[in-house]
Amino acid sequence: MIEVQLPDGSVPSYPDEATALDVARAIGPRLAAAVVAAEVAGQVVDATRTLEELTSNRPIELRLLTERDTSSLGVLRHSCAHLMARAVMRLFPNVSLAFGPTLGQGFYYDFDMEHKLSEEDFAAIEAEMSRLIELGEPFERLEMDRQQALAVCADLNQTLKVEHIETGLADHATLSFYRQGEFLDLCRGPHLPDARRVGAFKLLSVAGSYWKGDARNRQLQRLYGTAWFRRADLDRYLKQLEEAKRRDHRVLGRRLRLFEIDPYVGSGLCLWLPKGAMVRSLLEEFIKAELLSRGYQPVYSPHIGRVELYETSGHFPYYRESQFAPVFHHPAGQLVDQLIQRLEVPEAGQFAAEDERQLLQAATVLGWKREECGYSPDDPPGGRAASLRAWQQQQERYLLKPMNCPHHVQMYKSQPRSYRELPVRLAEFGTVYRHEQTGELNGLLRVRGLTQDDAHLFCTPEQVEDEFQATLELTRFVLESVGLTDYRVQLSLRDPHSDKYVGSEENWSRAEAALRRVLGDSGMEFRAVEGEAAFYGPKADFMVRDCIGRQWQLGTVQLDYSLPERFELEYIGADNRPHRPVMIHRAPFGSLERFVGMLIEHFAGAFPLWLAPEQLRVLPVSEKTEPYALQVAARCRARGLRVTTDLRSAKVQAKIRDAQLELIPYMAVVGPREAESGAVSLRDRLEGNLGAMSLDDALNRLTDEIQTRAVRQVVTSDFAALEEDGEHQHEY
RNA sequence: GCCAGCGUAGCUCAGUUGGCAGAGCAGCUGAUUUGUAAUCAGCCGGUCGUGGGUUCGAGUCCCUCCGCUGGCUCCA
Repeated sequence: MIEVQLPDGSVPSYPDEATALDVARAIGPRLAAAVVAAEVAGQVVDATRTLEELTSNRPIELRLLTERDTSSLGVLRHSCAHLMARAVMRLFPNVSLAFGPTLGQGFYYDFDMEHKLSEEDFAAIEAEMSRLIELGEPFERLEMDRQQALAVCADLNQTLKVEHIETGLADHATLSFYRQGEFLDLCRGPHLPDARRVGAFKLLSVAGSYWKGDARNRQLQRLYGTAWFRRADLDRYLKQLEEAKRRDHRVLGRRLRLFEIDPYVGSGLCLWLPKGAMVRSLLEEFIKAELLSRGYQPVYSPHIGRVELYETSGHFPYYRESQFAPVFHHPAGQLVDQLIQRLEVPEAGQFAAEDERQLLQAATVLGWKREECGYSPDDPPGGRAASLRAWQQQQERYLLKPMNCPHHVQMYKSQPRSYRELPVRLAEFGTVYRHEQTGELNGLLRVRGLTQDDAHLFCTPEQVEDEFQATLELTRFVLESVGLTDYRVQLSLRDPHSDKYVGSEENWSRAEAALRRVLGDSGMEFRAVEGEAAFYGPKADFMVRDCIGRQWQLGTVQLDYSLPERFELEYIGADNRPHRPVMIHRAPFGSLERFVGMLIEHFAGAFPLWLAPEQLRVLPVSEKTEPYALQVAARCRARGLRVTTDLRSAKVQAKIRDAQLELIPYMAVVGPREAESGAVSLRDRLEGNLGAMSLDDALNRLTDEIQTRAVRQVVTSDFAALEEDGEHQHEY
């Protein structure tokens, strides 16, 4: 007999081979029918496994998981992923299975197969899955040693699984499989007792993915789906997806005339139309006032800089792929640059001597002169590259700036610095350009020209923690001012197994410890993630939840001991000797493009009054009241309101409808009655008609709302509570 | 950059087996003078993303490029 400790404190005994399901049956048939999985000693496991094998703890701590436990959803979804894979294998030939983990709200499975999946296949796959659910076969767990496992996978022609066992699971002595009818899959589990427990599911989309997430590997097809215990939950989730779609900033941005991304101008290049520009400039003014009150000094720098600047900073070589190509003043500059790159990485382009000769000839036509350069065809490739590089460095080469920091660094260096003036805080809404991959561009959220709310703090090592702390506070204040109260921080640390980082081990450890300490003291929720740091230092990334529970990564604070080294920054300390300052890069809202894009979705286009591009629209009932409407508008404008008039010869109903659809916060309906008494009939977009009031009362109401930066229009979704972090649970 | 899907009027979308390119909204003009979510009529508006091919004939079928969407990869 084994003793089992239940959450209510009781410790009943069961036969040695008892499973969680047996325990449930002993308690009652209703519970047995409701059990989805079990938690044994803190681990979620199949309800059908023998408890005695699962832990050496005695008594065995057991919690029976039902639909009400959140971890049950993960089990359900993973089982549903198996059903989907099984259905796909029944419908299409030669399917190789890759991975099929769960996601925050659903699951996916990656397949390598000949048939190109499209949404047209969904109905058939879903129908097959429904049949499998109807069958209600159990998920049966099998364990075998490596040799058996490899033989089984090879036998099933599951080459990707074989590869995974050989590489990814090299240190596993035994492996588990789950069988359901003819379907057998290498899988860690756990799974539902049987397929009938899948209450509701839906396939959502199909997309490409790479085997093991590596772009050099073969491309797989990924099917996404979601699953729930109850139909009503699925419907609620689908409604949530609809809601997110309704808020799409690209759609709203067009409809509300906020911004335009015109392919003729260039993909990823945003045109801020007057209304969007108004929102942006209001935010900029607001942030700028905060910065000034916190000791920042505004600066401006140009949009391009010499390549040498970014060679020194390290950005140019490190991010060459994602920058716009350098601008060469010399006509042959581009050619010589190509030549250097091919000489330095000859295997990349199968570079033949004849190619080199022709390129040089072309460069000569364009004005390059061998005698200016010391180039000799008899030198080894490295030597030839070096002499060409020496020539190149005498030319003017510019880069569209990918970062603001080198400019700010040169500002710091433009005069000798004393410890007394530190910290120096240089702030700029700096526009930078990055050649993001085409597939990555997305409305305002991912663009090629973006304006960071950037600043660089130059401080003594002792000041780092205070400055970081102050940045956290600034971010907190501004986020809350726009109604974003749900946020946390991701502490991004280096990957200890990678060599892509610059700077000393000691500096990294110091920087990581400092960030961790301040975050710990701040009381803010934070999570440390390895491998997410910038190449020059650790960072704290701000993650914000919007009103429907979606998480957005906005700004960042980064510690940097590296650039001060590279640029040999100094300040004179109290000891009258030079010291090296520490730099903090910070853009707490990231880019204005992304921030405004997120705000559009958060507010569903209905900005709070203080940010609304058009705050009030005056609607005369007929042309007879036009003069009074203009008078009202003029007085509002004099009080600083952003106001327009709708003088069309339309019925007031039509004018109201249009203003409502344009999400104008307030309307002032004026007719002969109002004109006579100097009143307006105020209409609130949310509340409807507020009735007639004096113009002064209306103005006071609006200016109060503006001054308090009231946020009235955010809908809070009851769904947000259900949302989990989309963290991958990688089942094998 | 990769995989898949898509590209028809300013916007949202119809367009049959290849056979005269359409609707609603917006815009313009006129009528109407309106009281809290759409007044009526007329008009304008298209190299069917681009270039090529198949065909007597291509919005429709094939190829190329460009762009967009969903993912993947990347993200200073």
